[in-house]
Amino acid sequence: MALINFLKKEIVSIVRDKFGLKTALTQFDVSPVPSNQPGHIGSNIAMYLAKELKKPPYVIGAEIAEALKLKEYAEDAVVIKPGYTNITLKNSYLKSELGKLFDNDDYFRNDFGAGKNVNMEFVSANPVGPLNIVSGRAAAYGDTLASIYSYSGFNVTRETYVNDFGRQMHLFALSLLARYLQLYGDDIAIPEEGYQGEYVTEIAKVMKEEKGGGFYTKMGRVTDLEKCPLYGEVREFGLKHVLNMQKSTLEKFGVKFDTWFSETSLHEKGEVDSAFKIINDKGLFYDKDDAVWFRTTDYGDDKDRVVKKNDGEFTYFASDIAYIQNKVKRGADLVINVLGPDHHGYVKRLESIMQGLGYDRERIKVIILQQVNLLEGGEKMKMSKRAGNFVSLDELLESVGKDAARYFFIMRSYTSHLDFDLELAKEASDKNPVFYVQYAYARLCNIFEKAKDAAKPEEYLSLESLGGLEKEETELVLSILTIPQFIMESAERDSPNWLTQAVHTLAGTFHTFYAKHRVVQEDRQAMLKRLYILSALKKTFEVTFEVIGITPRQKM
RNA sequence: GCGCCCGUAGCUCAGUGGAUUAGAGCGUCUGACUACGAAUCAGUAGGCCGCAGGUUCAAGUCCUGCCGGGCGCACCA
Repeated sequence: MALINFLKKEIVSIVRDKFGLKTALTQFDVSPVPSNQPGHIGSNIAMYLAKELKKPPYVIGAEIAEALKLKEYAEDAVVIKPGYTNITLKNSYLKSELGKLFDNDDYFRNDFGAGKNVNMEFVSANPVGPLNIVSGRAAAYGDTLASIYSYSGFNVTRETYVNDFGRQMHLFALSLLARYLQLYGDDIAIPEEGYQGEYVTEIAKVMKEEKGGGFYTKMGRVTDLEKCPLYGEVREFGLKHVLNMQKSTLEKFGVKFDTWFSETSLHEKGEVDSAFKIINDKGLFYDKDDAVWFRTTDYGDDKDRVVKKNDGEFTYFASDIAYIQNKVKRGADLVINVLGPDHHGYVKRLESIMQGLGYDRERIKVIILQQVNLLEGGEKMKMSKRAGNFVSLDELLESVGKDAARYFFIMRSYTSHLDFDLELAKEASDKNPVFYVQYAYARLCNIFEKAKDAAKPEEYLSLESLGGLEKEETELVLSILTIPQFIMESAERDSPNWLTQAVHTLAGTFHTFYAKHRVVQEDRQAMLKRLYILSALKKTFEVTFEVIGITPRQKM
């Protein structure tokens, strides 16, 4: 168990012994103390107990400090101002904690998720073109959150939904067909609402290449795109091609989905009908104006929603009912949807589905990412996929690289708008904080390179005692040991940025240490001690980099 | 009009179930490479935390109202 969690439990047990409280006691804080205060780790527990115990926090804090002092891991414990209980840990204890994180990743894991299965859906773009920067935010956020959940005791499935059923797919297929015919000189236009982007022609060229001349001949003379006899094959080709493009982009971005789930498959397998039956049996459907409506207002939505249009077609919302049912049937204890800002009206609808199907509302969590604004020359760009003037994720990756792009996307809170300055990103300079963190790692690796001849890993890793610790060393050790807590809190808050901040702080603590103390040096004891601490730091960087999806570079 | 999000340093943003002196990056100014990488470090300046009430021993954080900005309110996806 990691440091903070352990101390939390210790404090709870002390409180139980001393004051005999039965309440849960989970909401108090245990965290590193500000550097200008005495002690290593502090707690505000006394403030929480003050009301219930009817005693001043300072008095309660003092009693807890007395009890903490007696613990074998404590060097000292004091009470501060309003009632903080600050504990100073023994160096021997810090050393043994560091020792725990070498073998595997367990020290960085926590059991917040208690083994629950989570279906985490993100990106879910229409399969009608290359992924853009907006999907980039979703990809970086969703993938990182999935990692954080994995480290927090959840069993996570990364999933993306392929909207291959509706009108957009149809329009795209028609556009592709038109471009294809144009390559043969046919005078036929893209549908009015079709996709104008250059990439459609590119795909048409590939199709022409792969399908060969016979395909065009077989088509006959097409005057109406809708009536083309080979429409199905064109659509199929376009879909596959676009999905492959998206997959390869995501791969470059370090994102790999476990499942690409097809909307069409829900209809083909009759899952829409069976899910409908459940809702219908509960009397949640009704007919009005020749359409079928879902009474989502029963669950707090501001209006009821159509599931089947008056022309007999299902809506997108109808697929969603089957999709959520499908996810639950596949074993999801928790369904998470990461959506863009234009979907916030969807939250209540999705919750309604979950409840309408007979499950708890808490079984679904909808996370709305706020908007990404692209800035070029300080001006906001308006993007539209149909107009074809969007910036693709591929372009972004080419100009700034995976690490900077991912880091930039997740370092902001998901509730905040994100301004993406293209020129700044293209500079790839130290204005991007990812370099700060990666530089720390490269520097660290360099030390080990220098130390290679002076000391063997067997020697410093089997160190018995750290001896005395300088201020900067202590801070570095504490910064390392609290990372697991940040991983857990990132999961609790669905906030990867909580973790990037912690990593940034960790890097900063290391840089400060580095500037003040030499590692490879004559004082052998000091060197071994520092190599020991830095080994723990190296491991910590590697694990956190893995979680946030950036590359640990030995050289930059 | 209704709903979601945002308003914190010059700019871009963090800020945890209220709590130790509100933080970081960029930009400003001043210092530090003949020692493990100066993509770094040390220091400096810069804040009525949008406004007004309320709750509390304690509010950037919770409640109410207002002001400003973004986005959404389809038998589109």
